[in-house]
Amino acid sequence: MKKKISIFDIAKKSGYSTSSVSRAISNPSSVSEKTRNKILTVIKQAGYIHNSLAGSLKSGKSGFIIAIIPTLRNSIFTDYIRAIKEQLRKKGYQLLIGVTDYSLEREEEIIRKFLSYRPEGIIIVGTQHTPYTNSILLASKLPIVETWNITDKPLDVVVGFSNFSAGYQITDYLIDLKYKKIAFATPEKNHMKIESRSKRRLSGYLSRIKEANLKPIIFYYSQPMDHKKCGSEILTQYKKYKPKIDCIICGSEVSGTGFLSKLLFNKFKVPKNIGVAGVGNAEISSLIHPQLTTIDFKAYDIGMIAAQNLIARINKEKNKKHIFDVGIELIKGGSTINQKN
Amino acid sequence: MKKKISIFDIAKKSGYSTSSVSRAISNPSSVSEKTRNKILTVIKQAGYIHNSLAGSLKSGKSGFIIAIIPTLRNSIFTDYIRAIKEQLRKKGYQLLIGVTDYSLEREEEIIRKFLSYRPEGIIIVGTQHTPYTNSILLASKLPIVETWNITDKPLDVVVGFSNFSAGYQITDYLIDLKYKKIAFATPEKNHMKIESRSKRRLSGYLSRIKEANLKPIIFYYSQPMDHKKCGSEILTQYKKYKPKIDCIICGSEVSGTGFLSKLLFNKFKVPKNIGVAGVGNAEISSLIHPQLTTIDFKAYDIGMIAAQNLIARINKEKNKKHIFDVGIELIKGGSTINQKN
DNA sequence: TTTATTAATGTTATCGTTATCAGTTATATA
DNA sequence: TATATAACTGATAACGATAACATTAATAAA
Repeated sequence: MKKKISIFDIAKKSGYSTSSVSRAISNPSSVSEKTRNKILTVIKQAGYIHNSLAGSLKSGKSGFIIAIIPTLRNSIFTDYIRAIKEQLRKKGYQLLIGVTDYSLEREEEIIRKFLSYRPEGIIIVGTQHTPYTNSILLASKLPIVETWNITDKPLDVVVGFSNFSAGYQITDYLIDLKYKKIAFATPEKNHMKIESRSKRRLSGYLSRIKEANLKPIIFYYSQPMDHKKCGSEILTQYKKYKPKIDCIICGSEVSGTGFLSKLLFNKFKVPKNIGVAGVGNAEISSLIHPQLTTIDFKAYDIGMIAAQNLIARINKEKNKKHIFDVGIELIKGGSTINQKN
Repeated sequence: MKKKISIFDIAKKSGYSTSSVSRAISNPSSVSEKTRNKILTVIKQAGYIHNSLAGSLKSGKSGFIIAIIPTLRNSIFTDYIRAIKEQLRKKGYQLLIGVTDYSLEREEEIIRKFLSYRPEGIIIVGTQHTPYTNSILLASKLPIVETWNITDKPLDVVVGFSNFSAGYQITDYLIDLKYKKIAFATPEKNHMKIESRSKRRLSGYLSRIKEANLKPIIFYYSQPMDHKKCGSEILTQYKKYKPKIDCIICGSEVSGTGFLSKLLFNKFKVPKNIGVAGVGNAEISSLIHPQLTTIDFKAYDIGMIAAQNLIARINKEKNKKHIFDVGIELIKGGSTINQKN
């Protein structure tokens, strides 16, 4: 069994002290060129690999950032993670990703575990946490960026958009298109984190519907993660409902594409017989023909801004702004009529 | 500034030694129930959070596993990661994810960096690496599982499927359906890692075409990551090609769904005017109407088996099997005719 | 030339755990 | 009861780096 090579061995072989070796690795400009070259050569030929665990322990800087997301099964979150990763990479941070499956208890468990890696910052989807999660987050004194939906009182910083506006705007657009019987499909109550965001979207819908003196119609689905199941559940309710519905807004990107797909496979004419809209945009929404009318959340932007902000806070750059609204964008697809008659 | 709480403080407050505290945390059954309860209570009320960096340094077990994937922009790899994460979570390992963007140089860089976290194992997509990557992987003496495409001589273990078979089988199916002019779309040469896998798929196609005495027709695309660009590029070549082509096999899931989508948006009748097939299956392939005829790679299974195997090797369970072929599955979609006339 | 200043290096203690070994107490066996 | 064995617990020395301070060499200023 070959003994592991440490900074000490490199020091001996190169004729320098461990300090110089350490410096040559983590702050190359602080040693002379000659020294640096010599040390780096020895390192290479010895096959030495730096031990970040030891380094982080002593320096108190782990270089870890933790990101908590609800699921990997949605491109919206992988876009978001991709943006975060790109920003962190530039600055040499390493991302630890936790997946909660939309469970606040799981979130708590993950955060507790991840805190043991002494991260330097936290980016988390959602603004709703268990009391214990809130307390350990606060106690950790770490820079925290909450994301996705804007709240008035973030733990520290929040980057996101208004789910209420999303619901409101899509409804507004459909009313503008002269749809009269507009239903809204939303997840059942037992999906906590989803619920909080969905509830706001629903409120936006209800608010606009009320302003227009239309009748609110609400459908529910129980499998918010599964395109096809969502689609089937909504289809069933749509077929049962009398008088006939004009247009259905699906409360998420998954349900929107799932329902649209389901309709097409069942030979419904979209948008001729029925209009479909979503709230949330994934790549898939624009590949299905007709393209889904929906609201784009700019997942990538949220991730990017969140990461940039987190890094700024780690570097103690004071920024009084705590709420970043990246806005939303209406995507006018072919899944709804496009002439205003 | 409040000083950080260490195991030492817990020892003092609870009246036990640091050893007992450490044991109560990482091997609870090794202390008496009374001791354990007392210590755990003190830990909780003091808000102490274990420092894994220090623990890992001393114990030599970091609990980290590294996974290297080409991209996050493809649900096939996020399914794979999800499977890995689920397995690792059960055993208390933590995943570090590296994204190469299909660059072997980037892969090398990531591995070097990640090795500094002293991972206990490595799961990597692909069997083709730079010489330096190969050498550090081997020198690390870590359990390594390569995945995705089967090779005869893995570094250690490989879990995947035969890309040749994938190309062969899809071609075989189309020939069976009586298609006569079957083209194959493949990425341009400048995509190294993709190329190696795509090349094998192409070989499978060529092999079966030759057996059937048909004429091979090859199309190229330059943006293998982008559904729409792939789709456009293939469409252009298809429209130009004379005599008219029967059916096009797109060499990846991205190009397959991208091209199918492009055709639909351009009012082509699929499969009436033109058949489309893919190699690789993502959720999206089954949401587009008609559904894409393609080959499913069982990404989730690959991840699961790879992780299980890695864990077994970390635990020194000897297993003589080094090559795991999870197979592939033909998905008969509506994007190709389905009567054999 | 002498002194002041800066750059480059070295020495040492320490980060917060856990492994190892030693000691103690409890339990089982003869 | 005496002894062997098992179950706990404790003291101490690492793990492998870096921060802080001390020292020396190189350069600039007087």
